[in-house]
Amino acid sequence: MEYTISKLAKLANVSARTLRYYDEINLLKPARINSSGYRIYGQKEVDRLQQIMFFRELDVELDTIISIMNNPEFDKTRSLQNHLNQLIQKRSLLEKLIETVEKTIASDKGELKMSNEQKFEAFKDNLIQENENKYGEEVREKYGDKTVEESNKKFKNMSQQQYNTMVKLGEDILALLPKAVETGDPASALAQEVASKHKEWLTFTWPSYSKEAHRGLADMYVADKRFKAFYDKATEGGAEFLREAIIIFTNK
Amino acid sequence: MEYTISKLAKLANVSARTLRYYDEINLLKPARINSSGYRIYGQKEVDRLQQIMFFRELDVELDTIISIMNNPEFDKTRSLQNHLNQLIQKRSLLEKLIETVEKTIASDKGELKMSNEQKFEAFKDNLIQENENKYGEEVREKYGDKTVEESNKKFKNMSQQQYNTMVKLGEDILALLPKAVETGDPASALAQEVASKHKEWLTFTWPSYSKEAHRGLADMYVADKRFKAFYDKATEGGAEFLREAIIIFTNK
DNA sequence: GTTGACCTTCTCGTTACGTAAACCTTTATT
DNA sequence: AATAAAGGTTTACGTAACGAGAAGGTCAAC
Repeated sequence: MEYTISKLAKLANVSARTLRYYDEINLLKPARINSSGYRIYGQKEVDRLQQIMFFRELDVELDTIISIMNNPEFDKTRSLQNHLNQLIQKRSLLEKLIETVEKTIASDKGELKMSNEQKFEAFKDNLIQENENKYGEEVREKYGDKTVEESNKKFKNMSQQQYNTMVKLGEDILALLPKAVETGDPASALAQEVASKHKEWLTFTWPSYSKEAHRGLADMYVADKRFKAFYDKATEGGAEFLREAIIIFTNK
Repeated sequence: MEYTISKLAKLANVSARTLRYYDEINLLKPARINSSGYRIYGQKEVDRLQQIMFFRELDVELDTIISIMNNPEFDKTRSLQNHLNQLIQKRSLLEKLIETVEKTIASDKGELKMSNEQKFEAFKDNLIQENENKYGEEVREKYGDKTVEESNKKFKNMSQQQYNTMVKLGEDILALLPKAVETGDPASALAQEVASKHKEWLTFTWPSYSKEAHRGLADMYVADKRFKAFYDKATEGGAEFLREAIIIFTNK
């Protein structure tokens, strides 16, 4: 089955302009161009577009989608599993929001009182969730931005001790990473220690640990330019190395 | 309780820049400016910000939020009820999406086959939903854009006859509106007939009718510039008049 | 053979902020 | 008391992901 631009646009309910734009930025190229210069899409492109829509649904930036999908190691099934997890989390956050609206209505009727913090709780959760959807933006911010850290800590209700442990773990990782890179081997003891600490650190920030999520994050380390820049600043090639180490770690 | 800009920003998990921007566009003004030119916010502003966040969560444009909230007839409780309905719909759409992802995984494993249409079904629903969230954009498009109409009809699985009835109703409304405006009275028989037809027409496009939703839409007719432009094109003051007529109609 | 629906490229506009510069004020620490 | 750090101000330019048009070529049908 072949599609002209507007046929495909209708099928997927996006605009033709969107498809032209995706062509322009090399996110989705037509299968071929016919003799009059028209874009012609085939089955492969239909499937790729669906994938793109899944990412878009999770508010992943187009730039990041390009990096992820053009990566030769991109694993469609793994990625879909990831999407599924995120959507399920999104649903539970939506439920929280619904609750907040219901409480707000009740509070307006004078049936109960809400603190100012409660009024925004659901939005905060959503924020973190969205950031995680952007493949780890939140995580990067935790490292890079003390202010964000502070506020996150507060509403995550961590004890000061837990929080200190988390911060220390983060620092350890940054300190060990250059040494591990020096070994040149992502399977080396040092590299695996970094990966292990990274897992520990993750459990502080994510509600539940899974190998899939950990690997998904590793992919993002390379895909997201800002995240990549952060780890590469610690040491050259840091992001790629960490990713490899994590993949080996999760396969043990 | 008084808040400086960053205190409020932390409370609501938005950036200080966002609050300055909201000030600039007159969406949320500080309670006062202190002697050094600092913005100081109070309880009223906290509550207003929460309201704004609810709208934002539903992807309502800031311009529209301004119109809605600055309207002296703005009814907070009614608005919250509206939000609640939309969020509940959103949740059910999310469930559809989850289903689609699950099916896609199964289809990749070769356990089942999906048609190209099925691959995008959940996104289409989402699109319509999002449009409804933008307070009726979809509805306006149904009137204005035959192409969109066609595709909507198809995936909504309307019979041709149902579809014809809907289109005719829409045309009737547009034809009757100028005459109703001429009466000058939104409570006149003609105006109420328009409102009644409008309700009928709504039931074709909305999953369930409620007075609240109908009134919410009426508000939007005045708030959203594009929607307003559409009805005003039929006759001057058309949007406002229709809104009044609907409010009277829903209070009968 | 012309009308209308589709296609093309090009360019400019939009929304809701992010980010940086240049500077002033408040708070904390030496 | 002096100074550094944290937080406040305005101004101004940048950005993502298209939407909306202009100006023109192509194709099916009547």
